[in-house]
Amino acid sequence: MTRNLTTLPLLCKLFKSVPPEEVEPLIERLGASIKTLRKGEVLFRTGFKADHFAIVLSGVLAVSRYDVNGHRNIVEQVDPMGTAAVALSIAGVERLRVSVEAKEKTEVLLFDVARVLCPGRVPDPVHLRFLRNLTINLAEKAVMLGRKISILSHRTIERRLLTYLHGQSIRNNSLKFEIPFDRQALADFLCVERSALSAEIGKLCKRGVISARKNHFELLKEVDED
Amino acid sequence: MTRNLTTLPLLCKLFKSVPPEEVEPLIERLGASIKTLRKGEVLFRTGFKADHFAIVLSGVLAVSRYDVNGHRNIVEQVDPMGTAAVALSIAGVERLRVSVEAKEKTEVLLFDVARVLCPGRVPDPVHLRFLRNLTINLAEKAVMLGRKISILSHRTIERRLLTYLHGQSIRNNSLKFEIPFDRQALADFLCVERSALSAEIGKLCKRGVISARKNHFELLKEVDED
DNA sequence: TCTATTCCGTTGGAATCACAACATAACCAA
DNA sequence: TTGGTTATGTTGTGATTCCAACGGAATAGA
Repeated sequence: MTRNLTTLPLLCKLFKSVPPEEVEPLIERLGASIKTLRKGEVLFRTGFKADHFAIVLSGVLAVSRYDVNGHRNIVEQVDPMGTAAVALSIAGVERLRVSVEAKEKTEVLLFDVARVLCPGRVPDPVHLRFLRNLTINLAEKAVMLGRKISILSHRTIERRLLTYLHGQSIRNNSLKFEIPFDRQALADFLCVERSALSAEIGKLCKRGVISARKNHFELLKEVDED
Repeated sequence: MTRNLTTLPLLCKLFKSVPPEEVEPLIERLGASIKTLRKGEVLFRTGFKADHFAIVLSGVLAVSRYDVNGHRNIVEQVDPMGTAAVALSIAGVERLRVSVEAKEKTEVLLFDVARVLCPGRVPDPVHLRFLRNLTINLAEKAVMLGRKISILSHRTIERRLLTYLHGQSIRNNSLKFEIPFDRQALADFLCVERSALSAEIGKLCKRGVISARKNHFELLKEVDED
């Protein structure tokens, strides 16, 4: 193994609290392997099963979905230290509806799900720590996805936006907060048009419901319409 | 403990493959407790933290979300052997945005997350089996939520419907299949109006894209528009 | 300063949807 | 059969959104 992996505990949530000197032995025991993908190379293919999951060490993975017409649509981008196909591989999905491929030359660390979950054996404490991190990671992902659904289940831009802002307000424990998106990214997240979003933000400001300057938002009054 | 819990392995996915005679000892060791909720009683309250999760033994739980206006909106209903707040408690969400309450008199089995995850100790094999089930359960949930998002991220009823049907077709490995929804439930799932959905189904039939009779659907041609 | 670029807001027309109201069909029970 | 209930399809209108095109503001680089 040519790469220094002892920094993983600091950078990758799955290795949190794993002693640096235990990283390589753990990886060894799990039979994980480093694979280098050429640009455009497919790691997990639509229609097949993923019995591994990946941690990106360098480069970028793109998670794409093929719609009814067979057209590709990038769902998610996985940067270094991010993970790919964790839920899909653990859930044992038989026929993937997404494909995972390298946007550029990419190094990944591949884990065999069967060995990670190690059915039938009692894992050592370090392995156990890894498993716990995995579980917590999945729980956090489920919570995030649930929140996104609660936004997308609203039909108007106004409601989606207010639901999102309300959530951010709770998260920051304040009526004033900044969001991690510019307008285009926010529109993408809410699954609406950027221009229509801008227009809606303008209306809400004019009505005195919110105040918005660039990334900075403020909730001005409890919405009482409806 | 007055209740017979030895049937749990057959009925509840979290206890799958746990030997029936090991159920009660495991529950004992985890310090899980049975709680009976009166109708309307709140189990997990919006704004607070859930450091337990629940398995419903009898009765029904309602997971509700309070929108920007404070109005309640039922997100999910948990029937017997279903679980509530698994992801939320494991993710350690500090301020819940949903509340969980009993729709009728309800018995739940409550698990303390800290003791289930048992940080710092190596669990016994039965406990380990339980943890694995928990992890797989979370992974399956994340996959389901991801699929729902892929549907809701489409903006038209037609696209949402076709995406859903396409997924069902893959799941059943056939162009002919039945769906587990009536029209109203399908509309709720797709987050659209029932009547508009009916109209759209009609159009797709007329255009020869699909065939639909009650629950039975068939994909007739690869959609090539766009 | 000048220019190019990116980000953001605005506008108008076309497409789509929500909503309500009604029509039809299927089903069940009295 | 009759009546009631539920599931589903149809229609029309108003509201909302998409989409494309444009203009202005802010920013960065030469």
